[in-house]
This record gives sequence, C-alpha cells and structure tokens, in this order.
Amino acid sequence: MRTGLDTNVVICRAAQIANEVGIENITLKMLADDLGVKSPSLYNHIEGLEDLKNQLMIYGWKQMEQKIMQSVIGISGYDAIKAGCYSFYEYATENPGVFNAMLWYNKFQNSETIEATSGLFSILFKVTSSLNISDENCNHIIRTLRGFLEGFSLLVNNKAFGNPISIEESFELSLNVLIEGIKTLEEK
Amino acid sequence: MRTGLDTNVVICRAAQIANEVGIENITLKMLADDLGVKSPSLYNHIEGLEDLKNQLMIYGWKQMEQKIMQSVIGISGYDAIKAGCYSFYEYATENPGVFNAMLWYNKFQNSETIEATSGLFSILFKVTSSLNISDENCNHIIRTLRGFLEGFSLLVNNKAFGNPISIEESFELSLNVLIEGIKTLEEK
DNA sequence: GACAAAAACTAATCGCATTAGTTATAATGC
DNA sequence: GCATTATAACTAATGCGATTAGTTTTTGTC
Repeated sequence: MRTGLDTNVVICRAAQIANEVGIENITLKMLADDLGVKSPSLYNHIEGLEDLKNQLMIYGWKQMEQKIMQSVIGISGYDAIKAGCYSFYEYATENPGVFNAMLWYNKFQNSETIEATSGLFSILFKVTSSLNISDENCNHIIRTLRGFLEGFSLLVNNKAFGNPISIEESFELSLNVLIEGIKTLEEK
Repeated sequence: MRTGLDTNVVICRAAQIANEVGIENITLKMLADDLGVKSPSLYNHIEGLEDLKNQLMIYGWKQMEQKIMQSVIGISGYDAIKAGCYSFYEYATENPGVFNAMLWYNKFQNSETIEATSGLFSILFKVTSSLNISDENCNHIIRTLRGFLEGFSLLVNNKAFGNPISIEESFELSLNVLIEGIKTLEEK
C-alpha cells in the first residue's frame, strides 16, 4: 500500500506529536503508527530518530522566524522588540515539544543550523540597530534577550513557576525591566 | 564481590559522567561499567534511569543552592544579586550535564522537587526584599532572573553563541541591564 | 507494455532497560 | 563462634524500540 508520505508530512506530524507527548518521549514507532505505516518505512523520508529531532529543530526555528518577522512589520524601536519577544514567547509556549527540540539541538554546529537561525538574528539586529546603541552592545543585548526568552519559556513549559502570581504579568514586567535596562545603554 | 556502593556514590559518579557525555547520553550500562558492576546491580540503589535523572536534578539544585548561599554571605542589595547570579552561571556552565537534568526535570511536581529549590528561592527572596520593591514585584523579578540565568547558561552550554564577541562580557552587560531595569521598579 | 525509481513491507539484529530468581557477603543476635 | 537475616551483587531472561538488509509493490516514464 502506498500512503503518499513525504518528508514534510512526516516532520509536520512529528511536530504535533512532539507537542503532545514531549520531544523526549517521541518514538519512531509512535510516529509510524500514527501515519499508518511501519517504522522502517520512515527511513525513506528521514534518516533516523536523531535526524528527525534535528529537522524538528530547524522546522521550529523557521516557523518562529516567520511569526516574529510578521509581528514586527511596521513597528520599530522598543515596540518592535516587545512585539518580537511576545511572538517568541507565544510560539514557544504553544509548541512546547518543538520548542524543546529547538533548545536541545540549539548548537552552533552545521551550516543548516546556522541558516535556520540566521534570519532571526538579522531581524533582531535590524531592530536593535535602530536604537542609539553601539553594534557591539547590540550583540550583547541580543544575547540577553535570547537568554531570557529561552529560559523563561522553558520554565513556563515545565510549569516550574509554583506560586500563584500571574505568569503573563511576570513576562510583561520582565520585558519592561529589560527595556528600561537597555535604555541605559543608549548613547546621547 | 561486594563493591560497597551506596546511593550517594552512584549519584555522584553519575553526575560526573553526565557532565562528560551529556545527560541525554547517559545509560545505566555506562554507569554500571564505570562503577565496576553489572547494570542490574544498580537497582539496589536507584529505581531506574528516570529515577537517576530525577535524583541528579535534586543533587544539582542542592549543590547550586550551597554555592549561591555562600557567595551571598556578607553582601546585600544589587551586589548580592550579582554575586548570586555569577554563582548560578558558574555552576551551570561547569556542570553542564547536571544542569541539563536540572532544567529538564524542573517541573513543579512533587514535594521533593519543591524542597530542592525552595532553599534557593528563600535566598533570592531575602536578597530582593532588601530593595525598595513591592513583594509582588520581587516575585516577578525572581522569575525574570531565573529565566535569564537558565536560558543564558543553556545557550552557553550548547555553544549556541556563534559570533566571536566575548560571552563573559555579554553576561556582565546582561546583569547590568537587568539591574538597571530593576532599579526603575524601586519605590521612592 | 517494459523499465527504473521510490516507497512500502517483512524479517532479522542489536543494545539497553528492566525483571525474576539465585548466590554470596556482611551484619546482627545469641 | 555460630545461626539467622538482610543486603548487594550476580546470571538469565524478557521486551521494546532503533536500525539494517533484503524483498515486493506501486508509480511514473519512455
């Protein structure tokens, strides 16, 4: 029987499953069953489990890039930073499994990985460059934001925030704190 | 032959191995071989692989708590925040495998997990409470800092920072940005 | 309609986690 | 010192999922 799979379908379905069960629990058997196929058949489309996770990572970064890019259109300065950060956070928390893959395999390793995130960086750099801040400090700030966004999103996904105060408020306040801090780097 | 293992020895050795090969690559066989024992024997000391990783998480949080606590003795205010953050960062980057376990299993789930991190929070809360900031905002700020520290450390461990500017400088600047931002929350 | 390529399949291998049941060693009570 | 008991190791066996090899079936092309 010919099911008509291709790599794209496999990755997309895997993304959904990863979001449901967590990237660490996904198996090829599970994915194959879901697609109505035996697990060895998947090897026609992917190279194995590791490859699948890698592709999920790239898939995620590309999707996130799209989302952030769109959210930033037509705005600039700190508003743009805020909008971009919100998009990041939303994507990360709406797609926890894929986001974990993005974090886990977030190594600066091969050209494909670099390509997957380079678009995102160029957006960030364009946005921060419009402020009165030196290029070098822009690079530092991008790292600050990446760190915060990845860490905060991971904590939310892990339900690591125990006490009952609002997570949304924490995120909003965090962004304000960061932005106020960044303002002190502006050169007059 | 009686090797004289106990749970503590097993966890400590596992921590070292995790730091060397990564938490996702550790196997009971590897650990057993290293300890000069067959893998079923480990079940006398731990309940299985999942249990091991959980215990590594708790082990890590306790160690980090010690380190942070000591680094904060005798200082207060923003200096204490900075010192604590540096301790976090150092522990996380010097113990990448254990730190990954800490992140992975960082769910707010059972009493043991809560206990493992509660000491850390009470330190953080004491430090932030000495500032002129409302309790609610202190809680938000702690989340901000947690997010940043976990995310930044993870990025460093994953070697995710491609461009050649100094990571140490980025960390230092990030802390300054955060602190300047936090200052704007002070009530006069 | 014949042929080549692609995509599915079945069967088999391998490694590791885990369980069951056994043996040996240490610790305890007498 | 000796019997008893608990503990920690062992061997043997099971099971599951990833992966590989080799086969069959389908699809598209000439």
